[in-house]
Amino acid sequence: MTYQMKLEALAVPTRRTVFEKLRDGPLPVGAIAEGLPVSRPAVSQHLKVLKDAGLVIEEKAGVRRIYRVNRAGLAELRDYFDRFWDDALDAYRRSLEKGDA
Amino acid sequence: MTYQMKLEALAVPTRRTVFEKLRDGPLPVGAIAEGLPVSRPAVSQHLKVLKDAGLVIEEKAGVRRIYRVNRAGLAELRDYFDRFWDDALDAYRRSLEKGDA
DNA sequence: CCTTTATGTAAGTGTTGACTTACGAATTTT
DNA sequence: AAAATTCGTAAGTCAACACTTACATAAAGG
Repeated sequence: MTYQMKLEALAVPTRRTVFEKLRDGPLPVGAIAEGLPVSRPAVSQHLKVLKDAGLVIEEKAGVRRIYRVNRAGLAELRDYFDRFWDDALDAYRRSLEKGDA
Repeated sequence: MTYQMKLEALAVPTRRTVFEKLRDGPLPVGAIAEGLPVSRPAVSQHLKVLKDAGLVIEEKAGVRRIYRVNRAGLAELRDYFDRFWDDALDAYRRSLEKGDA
């Protein structure tokens, strides 16, 4: 559930594609696997990694399992890069002040 | 230079640590490698990946090579997650409207 | 019930890539 | 100019992990 796990989860091309398929709404596993160049079990394994990382939420619906984006998890990653960018900019500004003195 | 390359670059723990060491300002390779549990050549290889991904900038200074965060590259990743979050939220709102109708 | 549908899990495999040591190249220093 | 510093690159090794093909499970339907 750390941002490290989220980064590692999204680094794998197939797994990232799986995640991006959920951008516009929840989907069952079969629909996610459709059109992908890997087997359905592979998609299941990727979904498990995404779930453990806190990037998706699983919901049972009869014989189906519906997966959706976990916006709270996504926000954690977004905030990480926001803060990193701010910090890097601050450091740059400080270096300018010191350099001009 | 794509966001995919940037994600893959930051997914590796050691490489992410290398990158985060540059958050507060530029550093030469030796200073980056200091304290890390891997060899200096390993750090050089990680820096190459980060550079190819557009996340850091290399600058020659005599016998040293100074590495700094490429804020433009970082912004690309930040924007990716910003947009993804917005899209996911929009999709959720649309699903609510449709569900309530 | 038996079959079908939808999915997770086990086990095995092949490849990628993160690391090491050795070396080379370029600059600075004495 | 010889030695020392700083770093990138080559080559080889080894473990992690993204896949595959079974198989197990559970719900729905005829």
